[in-house]
Amino acid sequence: MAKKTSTYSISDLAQEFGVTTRAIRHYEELQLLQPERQGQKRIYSPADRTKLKLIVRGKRIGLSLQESGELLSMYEPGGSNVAQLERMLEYIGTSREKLSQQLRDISAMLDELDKAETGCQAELETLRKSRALT
Amino acid sequence: MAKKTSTYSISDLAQEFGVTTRAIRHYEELQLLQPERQGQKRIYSPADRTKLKLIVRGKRIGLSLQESGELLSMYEPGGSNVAQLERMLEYIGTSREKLSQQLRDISAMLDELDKAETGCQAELETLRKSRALT
DNA sequence: ATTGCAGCTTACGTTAACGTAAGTTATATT
DNA sequence: AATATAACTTACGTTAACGTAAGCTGCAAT
Repeated sequence: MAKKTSTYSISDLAQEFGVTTRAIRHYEELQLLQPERQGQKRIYSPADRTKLKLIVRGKRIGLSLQESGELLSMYEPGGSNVAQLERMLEYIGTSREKLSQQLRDISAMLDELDKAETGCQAELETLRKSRALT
Repeated sequence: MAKKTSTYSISDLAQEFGVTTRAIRHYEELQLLQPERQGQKRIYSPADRTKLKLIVRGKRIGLSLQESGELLSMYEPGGSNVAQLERMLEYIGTSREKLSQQLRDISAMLDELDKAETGCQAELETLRKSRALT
């Protein structure tokens, strides 16, 4: 059976994820991606694509590239010795706490937005009423 | 009745929110805070404190100081004309969408952390079993 | 009187995350 | 063959968000 190993060019991915090719190369400089090469050209695998997806997602929630890199490293087999795995579990725990805190922060923000919106609408109402009296 | 208008020094707030005084002064340079002065010294009101709280919360979820500043401006009366209020409502809507996207992103991340953790623990198990056989 | 903080100002330094420009190469198209 | 297009490398530039250093100020305790 022929393998359906689809690949992507750098601009394919750039377009799909709304980033520049320069940014993608930058992620490679920081070791977050290691695409194959065909001559000079970079060839991205589906796995590379997934990594990039995680990177841009990380960016949206305010992770630094370094943090994203650490998270990415968890998807690679890596040194599977007990110590490594335990450090990994600890890192997972820490990450989860950070994310949970972010969830709380965002919920709080959304609540405040609701309040602000309500107040805003009320003000608009009174403004319109007073205008109707003119 | 005497007013219970408590105030804070810059280092009070720095300590409470785990930031440096330099950072707080920086926020002031960017117009995010406008504390009173007693001579040279900055005196922060409870309202200032709240703003700072929102700023650090914003930082935790990856907002830029500029974005936080825009959000903060919604808590000030400002020019309460119809156009202003409508722009505000639009901004609130946009912010809400961004935050909702972040909620989805974080949930996705948490899911992946769960999977990673499970895989990690499974690996640890097999490692320990094989070790037990040695 | 001096020493010691806490706070202030001014100003240059630093890090992260790319942007941008200039010149090169490979492939495809007219 | 000439040209366009996409990708590449190298390298310097830029912005945000402070860090850090140096020197001044007011007040409180020794």
